[in-house]
Amino acid sequence: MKRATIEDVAKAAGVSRQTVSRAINDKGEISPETKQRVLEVVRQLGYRPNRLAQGMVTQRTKTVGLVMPDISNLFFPEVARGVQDAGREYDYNVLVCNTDDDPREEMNTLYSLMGQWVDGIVMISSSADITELQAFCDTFGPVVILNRDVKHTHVSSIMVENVRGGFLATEHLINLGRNRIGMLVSKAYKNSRIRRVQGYREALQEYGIGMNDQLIVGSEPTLQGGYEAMRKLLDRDEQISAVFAYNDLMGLGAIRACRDLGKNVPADIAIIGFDDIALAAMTTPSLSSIRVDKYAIGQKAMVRLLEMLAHPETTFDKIYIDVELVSRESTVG
Amino acid sequence: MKRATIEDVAKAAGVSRQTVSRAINDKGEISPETKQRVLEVVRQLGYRPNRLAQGMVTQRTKTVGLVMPDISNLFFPEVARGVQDAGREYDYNVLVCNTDDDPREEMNTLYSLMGQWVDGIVMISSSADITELQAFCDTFGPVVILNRDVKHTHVSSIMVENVRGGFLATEHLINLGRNRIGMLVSKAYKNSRIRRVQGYREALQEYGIGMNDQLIVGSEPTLQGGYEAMRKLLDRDEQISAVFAYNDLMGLGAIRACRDLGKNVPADIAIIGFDDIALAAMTTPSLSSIRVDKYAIGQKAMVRLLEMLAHPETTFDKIYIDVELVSRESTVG
DNA sequence: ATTCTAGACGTGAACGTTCACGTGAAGGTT
DNA sequence: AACCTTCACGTGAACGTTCACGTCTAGAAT
Repeated sequence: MKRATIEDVAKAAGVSRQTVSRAINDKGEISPETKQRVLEVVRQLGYRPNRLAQGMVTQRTKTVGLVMPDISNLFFPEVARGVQDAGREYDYNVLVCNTDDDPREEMNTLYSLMGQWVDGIVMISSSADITELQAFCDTFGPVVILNRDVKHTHVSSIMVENVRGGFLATEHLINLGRNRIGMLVSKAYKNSRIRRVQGYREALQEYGIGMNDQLIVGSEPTLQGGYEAMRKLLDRDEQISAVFAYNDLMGLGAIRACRDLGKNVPADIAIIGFDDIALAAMTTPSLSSIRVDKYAIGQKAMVRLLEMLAHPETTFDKIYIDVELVSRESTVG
Repeated sequence: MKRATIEDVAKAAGVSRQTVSRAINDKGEISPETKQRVLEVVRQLGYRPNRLAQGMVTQRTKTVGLVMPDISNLFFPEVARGVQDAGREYDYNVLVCNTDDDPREEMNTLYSLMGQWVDGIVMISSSADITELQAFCDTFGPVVILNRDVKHTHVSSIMVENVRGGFLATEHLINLGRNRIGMLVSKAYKNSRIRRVQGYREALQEYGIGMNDQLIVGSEPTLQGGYEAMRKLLDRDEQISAVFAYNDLMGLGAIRACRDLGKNVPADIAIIGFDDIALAAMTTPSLSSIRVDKYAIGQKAMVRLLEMLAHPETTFDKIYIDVELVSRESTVG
């Protein structure tokens, strides 16, 4: 029942701890025969090094934290998978934490992870205060953060090309001949919201379509929120002919609202979302969207984190995640 | 930059380590004034106990492992969230691992987690060999496992009522007046598959409908797999009037196949899935299904794990997760 | 005056590793 | 023969906690 320690192995093999350590870690001088013998004993006793003890002395736990709003939200599981897969190659484990987009919870989680002695943290979509984040990083090691620009020696950023995505989405609607284009956004402040709206604005401007802030309506970034926002938008302007939704859930909610109000999608109103979650391709009508490679976000974030771990003194450039227009039935029926 | 240790706090407060420990853990004799003073120093230095060191001596890490096929699969994120939420109440962290349903990978992960000194493990949908599992449990602490019946002192089971679910689904189809009912199943051996098929059989028998193994066709438990299985089924029997799919993805794939083959759902063929993933409600036609409370699975599993941790000698009963019929457009259009 | 008790606090060991040394033997060089 | 080098391996300390004791003081009881 009790686990074998390195000492047990040493005794059984008639050598010292250090020799066992050399055998399993493949470093230091050791004769092939002893190594063989030790490894055999290791196998027999089913010995596995205790990571806690290793961590104590090396100050490395081979564990990283992943902080995200909600793993059960459609966007994040793929990101998580990317992080985990990249970590596994280097024998890293991932501690997954949900914060429900609550700034207080985010900071708590960060400090809790620090107490866990994780080697680094991947942080997704932070609503936490930037100053608090900076303060945290002062006492903690490498952090990779999504869509935020934290000026700090050991913070690295992954940026989704939200502006470009917003531009592409809006341009797509314009190219369909629509010129009364509304936007549904998340109520909560988010960097990604700001950027997507910016892309929307730039596209309207570039194509000489007048802006009207009345056509931007905020709500929860959910199915329900999209539904309500769409109704509100139609209240404000019955003649709307296209809608760009902050994310796919809002887009789908908007489609539903249109259906309930007797508007045909895309004939009367074209709708495009953002993120291209799996759902988008499977509904009727399927939802046009801006594809974001969620797996790549996680994977690249983790790779970057490992790089930072390996080269503590280096500063790294931002990583940009490309986006791509995916047109489906909700715009080109 | 360097983290404060208990020793640092002790020095700064002019007391011993032990007294600091008493102050933060609220146990042992300590005068209110000293406690106050120590806690103040703790706050000033931003001291947080090192969990590794704690783990070394207490043999508890307040970390559990969650082993599942794929976090980016639609079923599992909610389970994970349940586990995490239940754990957080007791300050437990969760290490999430994916195995892609590969038995070798599952065993590797288990042993790796053991090396991490997790206090316990929640394991979902194991395809691992039962004997190997038993062997693992011989040297490891508490494990909670989904849908498997491992006879072992420190293994506890959570069982989804798959038989009942299979029965309900099939009965529902029968009640619609259909009597040529096929089933699409996952090719891979799974306990849940066996049980759902059993429920299907029991329902047919109870309602006096003859069985025909030709009407059970296997494929991958995915959208694509469901699509292919449905075509195969129609090849075998053109007159099929209802289909029970092993899970929702297969069900949705089947709907798509019907559409491509000019069959109307549900007029020509009624289709029901299993699991009731979020997707099921959002497609057109929406998919009838057997609802499984995925969050509850995770939450109850974790609670049970904590109970096992608290009472190592006790043996616990199985926990059953109820299922419920949800009828939507794919059966009652 | 002596002993006892309880409260408040300190000390050494232990948890299982790894790191920086230390040691001893074999063989080569001068 | 005396010395050096290399190889193979061992030893003590350290990582930061907690646990089981030990110690000291003040006051009460005898």
